[in-house]
Amino acid sequence: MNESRKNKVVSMKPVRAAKVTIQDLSDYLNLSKGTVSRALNKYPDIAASTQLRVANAAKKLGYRPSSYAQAIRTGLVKSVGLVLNVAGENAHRPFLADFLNGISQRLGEDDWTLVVATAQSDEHSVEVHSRLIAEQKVDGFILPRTKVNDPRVELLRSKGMPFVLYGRVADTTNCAWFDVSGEHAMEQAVDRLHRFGHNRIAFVGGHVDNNFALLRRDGYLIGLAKAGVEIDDSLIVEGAMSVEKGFRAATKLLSLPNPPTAIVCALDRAALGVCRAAMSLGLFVGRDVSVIGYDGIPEGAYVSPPLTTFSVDSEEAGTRLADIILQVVRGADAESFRELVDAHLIERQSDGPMTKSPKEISALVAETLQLSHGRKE
Amino acid sequence: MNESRKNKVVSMKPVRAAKVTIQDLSDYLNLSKGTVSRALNKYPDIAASTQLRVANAAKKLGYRPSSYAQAIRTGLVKSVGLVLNVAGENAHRPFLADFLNGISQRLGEDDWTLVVATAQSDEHSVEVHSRLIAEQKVDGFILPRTKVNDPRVELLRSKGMPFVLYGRVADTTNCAWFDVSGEHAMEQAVDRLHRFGHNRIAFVGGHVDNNFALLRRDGYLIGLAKAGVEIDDSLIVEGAMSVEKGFRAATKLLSLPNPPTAIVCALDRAALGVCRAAMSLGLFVGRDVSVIGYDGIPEGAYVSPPLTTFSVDSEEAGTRLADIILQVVRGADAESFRELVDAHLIERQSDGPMTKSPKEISALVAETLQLSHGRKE
DNA sequence: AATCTTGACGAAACCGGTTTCGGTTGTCAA
DNA sequence: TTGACAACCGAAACCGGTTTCGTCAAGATT
Repeated sequence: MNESRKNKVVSMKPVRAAKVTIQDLSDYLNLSKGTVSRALNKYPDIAASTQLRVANAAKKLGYRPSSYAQAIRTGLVKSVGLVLNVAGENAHRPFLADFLNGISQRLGEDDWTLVVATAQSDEHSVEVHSRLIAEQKVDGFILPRTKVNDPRVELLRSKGMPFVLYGRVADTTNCAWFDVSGEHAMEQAVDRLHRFGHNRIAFVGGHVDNNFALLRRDGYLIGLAKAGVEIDDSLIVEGAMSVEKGFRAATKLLSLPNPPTAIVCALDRAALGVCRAAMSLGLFVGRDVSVIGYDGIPEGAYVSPPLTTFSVDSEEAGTRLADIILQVVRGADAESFRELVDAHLIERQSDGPMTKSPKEISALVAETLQLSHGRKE
Repeated sequence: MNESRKNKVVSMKPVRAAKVTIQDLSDYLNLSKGTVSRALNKYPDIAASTQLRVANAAKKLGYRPSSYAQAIRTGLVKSVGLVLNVAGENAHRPFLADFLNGISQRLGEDDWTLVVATAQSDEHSVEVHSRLIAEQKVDGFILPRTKVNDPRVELLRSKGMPFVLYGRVADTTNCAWFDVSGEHAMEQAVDRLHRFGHNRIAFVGGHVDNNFALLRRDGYLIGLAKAGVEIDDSLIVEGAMSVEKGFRAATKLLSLPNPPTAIVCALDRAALGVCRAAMSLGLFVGRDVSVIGYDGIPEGAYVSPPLTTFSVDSEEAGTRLADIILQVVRGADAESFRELVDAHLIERQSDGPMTKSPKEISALVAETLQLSHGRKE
């Protein structure tokens, strides 16, 4: 009778190695499949001896429960989703592998998996999340790069789907999150520059619909306050998420009648542009003018001078986020997960003691502009 | 009677929005669920009018079949796996986001998803693949970064699991693959340098257990042959997959009694090291000595001089690979998929006409070494 | 000795789909 | 009229697990 199961349908498709099912296992053990299932799941009403026997047989036959066969009853596919918005300027690309590694490692420990999808815009991102939910491909989400008011959060809240934020949002009710304290890094940057003697410290920030941009600006402001330097709005530029935007921001800042002697950037990409702009204006970065970035992108080590920046441990972030979402999916209170860690400073050569006053910088810039202007005509 | 289904178990967990099942749909339509299923799957024995009615109702109620409920019967989870080996020196990191985007986009068109996992070594990679197969999380795999003799291929062959290679292997029986012709790029590089007047052209390659390293070396050799330049084994260094190894390789090459005037690198990372080595030996890259890389990593645009290199379209690669694996999983003959595309040259400033003979280079290097040697002691 | 527990397991329903099989119609030719 | 044959749909089995419920024997209680 058991032999009948062996006569499976022989398809034309490539021959997959026959899976060993729970039925095979229960046949082998002369137990009902219900009993085998309960034994495997450590139900208390199974004799210890039986449980052991089942466990051994399972190992011997190489039995692994089919995750989706389980899912149909338990409602858990044992996988979490991660949707990457690849639109436009995003700075997290260099760290993606580390980030994925952190997540995958942690999930793997519990035999969970990671489903990755990409989106081309915020709206598309919501669509993709919806699709994964509708097809029940995942049990929860990790949301990277949070916006201040994040449409993904609304969606997942309304669907009752567990999630954890990599970053923070305006309204964190019922949210679990993990973040790196960009604000603290910016504050440190200002402090460092101030102790280098700088008093006119500019800030080149990101788009303020990104939550991190808001926080990093706050950090800059707090840094100024603690240093006793008064805020000068003309020294604050926002929305610089690319090399080019950084270039333009710095060009504007350094052409000011009373230019900054140091520039703190919310993103390394912008910092790269800032450095270029300074150079093109005849200023030597690290001596004439100081620049500090944030992110720790690899290019930073190769530009000259190498960029002083704050580096983020993306792998750890992944690990922690995976850990948190696993707990939330399993019913833990989301609000009990709020973790903030620090980025760490990489001291390179794009900053240093103030050597030139704003006035001197202004003169240098004017001279350079004069020169290139003259050349053009 | 239908009302009984509404009284679902109310769990303590966060309330997920109630899924609309095929049962709900068939109740609504007064059809059996079998009929609804066949209508949705376009069976020929369903009246056209009924099919339309079902389709409309499905859209109206927002019905989406649960992918794993389908999988249990069809054997297809509609997802493909990608395991990234993050061990040590791997050059594909900067392109990961593009690559993933290409895959995800194409899979999404067919409502498939991508499962990503990471591995810390080749052995671990095999384990991870095994796990995904055992738990039946995927229907096929994309294998990036193929080795000449790839243990993953053996595994998947033995399990009868469909896969497609990003790259090639020694034995491609029953393999579908897509690759970028590194060999052709290397050949072009040699040709370009030869037309710049270079005759002593060195090669800094990768580990030859990577298939691409083998091929790129072949391309280099073919390029030499076509240019009528005879091969000099002392100008070939292998196993340079990192900046540091590139540095060491170039240091050795340029210290030769009869050094090269141009260096072709199989990887941009190595090329970066090569450039540094040349600089540190007192040679101006792009003028005294020419360097060409391969990969198109972003850092290449920032070093000075900017690196001439061959760039690979990772997003397209992802798209094509996804397309292929979908077809193979659906039963197409794997061997019918063999696609080779070209990398495209990005001309920057690390190469150019030969200006110094090997002898002159040797003299310059000797001078520089003398200097620094003298300084040290 | 009769009853009550309790431990340990089997039987069967169930999850949400897919697929097979058979039955009911209507049509058309014989 | 009858029989053959499509066309169309319902009923039920099935996929591989999980979970509920009932049963039965052994030991404990009275």
